Amino acid sequence: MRRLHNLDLNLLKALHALLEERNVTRAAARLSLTQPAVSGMLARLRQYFDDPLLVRTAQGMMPTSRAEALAEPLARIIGQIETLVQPLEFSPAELEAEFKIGTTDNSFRTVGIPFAAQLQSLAPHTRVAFFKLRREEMEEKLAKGRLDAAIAAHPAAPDNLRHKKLYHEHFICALREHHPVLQQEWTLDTFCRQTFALGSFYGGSFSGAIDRELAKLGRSRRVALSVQNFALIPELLRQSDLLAVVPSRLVQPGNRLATLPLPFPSAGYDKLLLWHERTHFDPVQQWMRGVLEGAVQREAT
DNA sequence: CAGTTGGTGAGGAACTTGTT
DNA sequence: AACAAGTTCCTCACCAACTG
Repeated sequence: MRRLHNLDLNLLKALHALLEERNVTRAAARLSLTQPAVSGMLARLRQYFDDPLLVRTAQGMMPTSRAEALAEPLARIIGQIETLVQPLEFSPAELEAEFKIGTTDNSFRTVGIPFAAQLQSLAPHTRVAFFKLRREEMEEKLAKGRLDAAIAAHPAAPDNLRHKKLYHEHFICALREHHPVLQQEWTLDTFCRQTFALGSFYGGSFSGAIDRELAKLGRSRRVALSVQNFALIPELLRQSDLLAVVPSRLVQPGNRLATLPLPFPSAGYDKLLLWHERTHFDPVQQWMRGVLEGAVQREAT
């Protein structure tokens, strides 16, 4: 006689791990079980749901549409249960944790540095790692826990992630002190005659958001230099006659640069902190996000 | 061909259920 | 309470399919 197994929490945890890893061996390692054990659990899940759930293909274990539909709610539920089981109270001073933050642009200066400093003083036993992050990878890495949170400019943010605005940023034009153009009338024509440096996070690009906005006005500018490391731009400007359109926060009081407003309207952007549903209720993660947010606001004042 | 991956069957520990 | 039988799910050993 065919009998349905009891669907217990361990089976759901296994299904969650299987759906994320798409590989029985890796799911087993994650669950601290052996591969045959998880294989057996998958068999029971298949019997329970009366669906193959994951089918073996050349690309790995691919979920069926039934399994696909289960993935998202399951991730949310498992995340909530993990939170439920965790101790509610924790002491930051004793907290031993490692945080992984991804950024899709150069936010280390405005977010990373104040956050790291704040974290060290509040929770000296924690560590934080910053990662370069492509927009396409963001959701997957947050969902799988390869990252705890991400920092990105709106509208790069995927819809189905939780997010919070950290601050609004606008662009300014930066150049060295005593640059000859400072003697000229600052118009769009003057702007377009200059030679620029540009920060390109992924590298190799000579055209960015500013060039798209210029194109809308039927104008263009010459970008002669593209660098991946935004932090180098102030030094670069000091030692050349290049100009750069940069986020206003990149120019600090003390780094001997002149600034000019953009001679055309530019919307700027919101800088967002993003995280996945599965860490939304986690008290340690909530606390970490609060520290990050607070560090950024402290910096702004 | 070796390495990796998932599956199967045997055997056993832990637990539940039924009977006395 | 005590015991036996049944159930569940683990590990171990091994097999088959696939990949580079």
